[in-house]
Amino acid sequence: MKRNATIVDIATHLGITPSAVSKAFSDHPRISAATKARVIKAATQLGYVPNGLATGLRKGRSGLIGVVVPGIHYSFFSTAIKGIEEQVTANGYNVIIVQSRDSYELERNQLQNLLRAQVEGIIASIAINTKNYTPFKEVALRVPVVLFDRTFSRSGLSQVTIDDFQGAVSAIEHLISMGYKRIAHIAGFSHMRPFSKRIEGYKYALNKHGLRFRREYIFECAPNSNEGEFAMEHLLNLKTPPDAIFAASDYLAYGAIQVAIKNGFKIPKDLGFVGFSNEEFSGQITPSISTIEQYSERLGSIAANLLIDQLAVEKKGGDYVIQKVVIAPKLIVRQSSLRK
Amino acid sequence: MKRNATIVDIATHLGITPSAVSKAFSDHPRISAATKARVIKAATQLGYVPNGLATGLRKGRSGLIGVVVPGIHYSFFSTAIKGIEEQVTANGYNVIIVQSRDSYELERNQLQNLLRAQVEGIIASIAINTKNYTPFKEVALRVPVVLFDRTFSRSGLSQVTIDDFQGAVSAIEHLISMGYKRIAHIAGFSHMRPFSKRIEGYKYALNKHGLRFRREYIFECAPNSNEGEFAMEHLLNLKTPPDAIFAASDYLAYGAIQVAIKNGFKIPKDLGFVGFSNEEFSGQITPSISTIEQYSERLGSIAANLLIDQLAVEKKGGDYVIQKVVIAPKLIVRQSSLRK
DNA sequence: GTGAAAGCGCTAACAC
DNA sequence: GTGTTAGCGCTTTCAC
Repeated sequence: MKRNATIVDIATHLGITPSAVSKAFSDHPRISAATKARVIKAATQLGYVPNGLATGLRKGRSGLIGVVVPGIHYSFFSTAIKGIEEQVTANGYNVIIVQSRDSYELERNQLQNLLRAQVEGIIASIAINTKNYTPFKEVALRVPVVLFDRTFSRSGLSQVTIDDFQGAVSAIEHLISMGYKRIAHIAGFSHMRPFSKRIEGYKYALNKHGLRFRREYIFECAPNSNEGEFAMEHLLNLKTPPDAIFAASDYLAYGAIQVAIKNGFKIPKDLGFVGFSNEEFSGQITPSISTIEQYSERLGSIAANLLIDQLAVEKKGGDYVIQKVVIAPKLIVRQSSLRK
Repeated sequence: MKRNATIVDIATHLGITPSAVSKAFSDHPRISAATKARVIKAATQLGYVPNGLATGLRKGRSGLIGVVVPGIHYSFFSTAIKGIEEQVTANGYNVIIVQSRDSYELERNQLQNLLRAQVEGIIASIAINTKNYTPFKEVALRVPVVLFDRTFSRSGLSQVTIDDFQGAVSAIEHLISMGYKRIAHIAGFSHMRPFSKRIEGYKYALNKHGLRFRREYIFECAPNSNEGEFAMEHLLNLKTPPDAIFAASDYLAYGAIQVAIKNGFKIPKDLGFVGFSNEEFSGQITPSISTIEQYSERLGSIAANLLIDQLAVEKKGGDYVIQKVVIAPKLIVRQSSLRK
């Protein structure tokens, strides 16, 4: 590999000093246009690429934003990252992405990695078993931190979430409007914020519309389709089985629907279903699944904006101001719940 | 934000010199165990995090690997990135990810960004309209480059691809074994390597089994479901319509299937379908789509390994050795083609 | 077993 | 309009 040309190479090549070259690049007002032109020319000739490490070290800023997600392959996160990346690169930063693989320990390590890389800020969605937010608080003493989607209830950190409570309420009210009366909830892990909020919304909506809340109508599990099948079998075996299901994810809904069909139920006639997240497949399968759109890309770009604003504020010596943004989800009605 | 503690802070705190501290951290043999212990202790007390920019600048290595993909939200790429990330972090690197958004210009810019960040190597899948590989060749003069999936035919760069040719052959032979005789191909863009190889495989397999190749049975288009619908309408309007379709993506297959159903065809009885990529939805919809598994995560980790090996070789002063890895895809038979 | 000193590539006062 | 100089935080050779 050939050694990279430096500012010194350009300077000697041109018979001027490194500092003049540096100033030329940053379009310093007191460098003559002629010199600037010569510098640019020499730079392309020599294949000069500025050394970001040196610039970063000298300026005290790396131009890097760190992103921590449980797994990049989940469509929700990869879409959010798309939003983050686009916003962040538009502002002259690069994004360095790490996965926690839903492990608390790995998450801590990865945060350290990011700090070592001198990221100027961190956008994160926490691991599934992370209950302790001290590592994040400690990191936040050094660089601004914005959490998204999977956040802590009261960590005192900036965050952007979708209104999971409201999403649940719309789902339930939709089911009620379709005439369903015994609505069960296949929930995710109740200790995780998005899921706990959906549970709250479920209870609230039942209560608001005078429907009885039955403890046995809530089934907590991991949000995948296998667990959805399992949950549905359980619910169908109850003395009074439900006539509609609000599932905390489309995967759960999908699994549940398969079991319902296998047991001879007609959808949406006998049993109605609403999922959550609007996964790509939800609109394509039969029956298509009613769901709640989460606007994940938007979520990512908002989180990025929050961070970038924060960075700009601090550069001007301003204070860290915690912001909590909540975005409204949208009900999408499809075959699985549309009965008339 | 509090100023980060440096090695100098630790040194003065302990009444020793920065160089001793540095050596203590790198477990230098001539530093006493006692001093090492004191340094570690002071470091945690002061909340010391090494400055990666400084280390990188001094050592001439950033510990960063750059990844360029058309879009991180495509499940194929996000899964590949998962493979890359895990392999790369296991070897002490961080990955910095950029998107080309399938634009040749943005791709060039992003490559420059990565070089500026002093990445030690680059793993990339090229943009859809990138036909000129000079930017990649130039980059490869500075840091090792490994291409995956979307590569150039003869760029002289290391690459890892799946055997698209073989994938196509298995698809066609499977359709033939199911008794289909007039097999059409809804192809992707023929200028892109994966798609061109699938076209070649299609032709080869027809020929091998004595089936006539008809020019009008190949329909080139963008690999999404809308275009799949369009292609299918076109094919059904031919004088001799096909009785089976090999689609270059599951999205194409999905669109085509919808049109076939709308036109009253029974699947797989009247028309058989095989897609490509094994997207998540392909196994979940009805009819489920036969397809070719691409092992995208494995693809990513192999690409990462190639790069890491290369890096290790060069560190020892070895030569850049181009490697081309091809991994074998796997036919997955589902309802859309399984007729008896 | 520890210290002194130089330097990675760049920037930014300040000088002239 | 350009040069001089110091230094960002760290590593590493060479002293002692």
